Amino acid sequence: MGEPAAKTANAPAGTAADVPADAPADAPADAPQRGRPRSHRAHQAILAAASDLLLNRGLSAVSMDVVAERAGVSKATIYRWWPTKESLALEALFSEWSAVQPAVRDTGSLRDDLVSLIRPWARLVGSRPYGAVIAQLIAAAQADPAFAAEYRRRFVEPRREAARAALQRAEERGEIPADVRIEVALDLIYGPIYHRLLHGHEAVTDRFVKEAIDMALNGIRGRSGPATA
Amino acid sequence: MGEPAAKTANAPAGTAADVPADAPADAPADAPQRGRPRSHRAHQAILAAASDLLLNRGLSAVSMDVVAERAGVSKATIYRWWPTKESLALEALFSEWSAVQPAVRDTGSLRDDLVSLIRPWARLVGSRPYGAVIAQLIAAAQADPAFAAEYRRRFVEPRREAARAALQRAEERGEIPADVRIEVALDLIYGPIYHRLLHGHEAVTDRFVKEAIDMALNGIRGRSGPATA
DNA sequence: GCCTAAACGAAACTAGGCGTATCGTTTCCA
DNA sequence: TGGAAACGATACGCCTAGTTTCGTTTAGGC
Repeated sequence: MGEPAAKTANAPAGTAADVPADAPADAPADAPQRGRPRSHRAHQAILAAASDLLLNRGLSAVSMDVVAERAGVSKATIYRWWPTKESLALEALFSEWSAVQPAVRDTGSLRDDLVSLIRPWARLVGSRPYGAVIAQLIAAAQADPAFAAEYRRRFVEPRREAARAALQRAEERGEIPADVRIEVALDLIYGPIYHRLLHGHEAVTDRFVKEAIDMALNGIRGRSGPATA
Repeated sequence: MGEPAAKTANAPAGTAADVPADAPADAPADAPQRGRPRSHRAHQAILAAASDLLLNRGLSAVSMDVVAERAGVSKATIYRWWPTKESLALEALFSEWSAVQPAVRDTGSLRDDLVSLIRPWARLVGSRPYGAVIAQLIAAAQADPAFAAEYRRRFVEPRREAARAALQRAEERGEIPADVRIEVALDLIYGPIYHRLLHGHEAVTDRFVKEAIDMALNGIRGRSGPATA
């Protein structure tokens, strides 16, 4: 059990897609199954238990002992699928967020693109203590660069990518200047929301989201921007 | 020892100013000292050890056992001054940041006010792994509302207060509209920097800080803003 | 000098939790 | 049936935050 990913033919879900891998990772696709098959039931039960604990009580409540007990599995089973507690938590959070993927809508207006992209997400993260969860995952990321990269790959970059595309479309439409620093603009759009989410000095309300987006858009457009729709 | 703050006449430094309290907290100012006096040497040694560990290796390296050993004190002594490991770390970080307090300068120009306020701070937080430290403290704050409030009181609110004052001066000068949502503007100014600091997707460079401030200012001014100085 | 009080360092202790190891059982294929 | 891989149950090792105990130290008052 010393090195699950190296010893087992089936890679843990954390390194594969959301669906547990059935076929041996390094074997031909038609190779016969060797040994007992992995249990999807166990996999789902573990994720469900972890999600419940994570979102209702925070990362510190996601104790591997407690998850194992609630899921009706052994700890060794958990470690066959996920290398660390944090990667399990990351997967659990991601499965919750999958329901609200970045909506890629081309409304013809940058403001509407961004509002339709960001408001559902802001509502989601404001609906439960996601701020706390994210803070705890970000903290865990500080000690593990690979985990940090995975966190960004799953949670940060997809949202930036969608907003980046919206900004590029707006640039092509002449709605924003051609020399806008896109990456800075993305920070201006997402930064305020994350700031409130993580520091908790004020609430992330619908009103705040709209105001922050409008203010950020004013800044992105500069003085050569078109009139507000 | 069960409840240091309640049992000892001298309040721990965490609840007082930076200077250790010598006089009994609840006794008249001229009441005679009872018992052995607290050791300033121990207090400083603890803070120094904690700071060193925190800033060079992160919060997880601030083990109370290790701090005690390095400071040449017992763990019980640490707990006489600070109720938890996190509060010690918070104090350690604050003592580091004391060197760069928000510079309240009235330059007559909002942009210059903000740049002079934010650039030294951004340089400081970018100079060492403060992002990691902050992330870890924010995570700790999720489980302890009192700690979260203290964190905000010491690290977030003073900087916002200084920028708030600059914005209000600018409003009086007619440099920004009178109806600007100041708290949203503050999020627009600080949010992007914190975003990069905590998520690490991009670096917090001098150039970034200036561009982010300029872009935020454009947004704050809206279309009725005056020309850039 | 003695008494009382409070703080000290040294050391032991408790409890929780991450991650590992072991073993008998189960589920597959050849 | 044999071999392989996964399973659950259980025990284990280690680490660390926080607590407790005890003899010693440092003060003021009498």
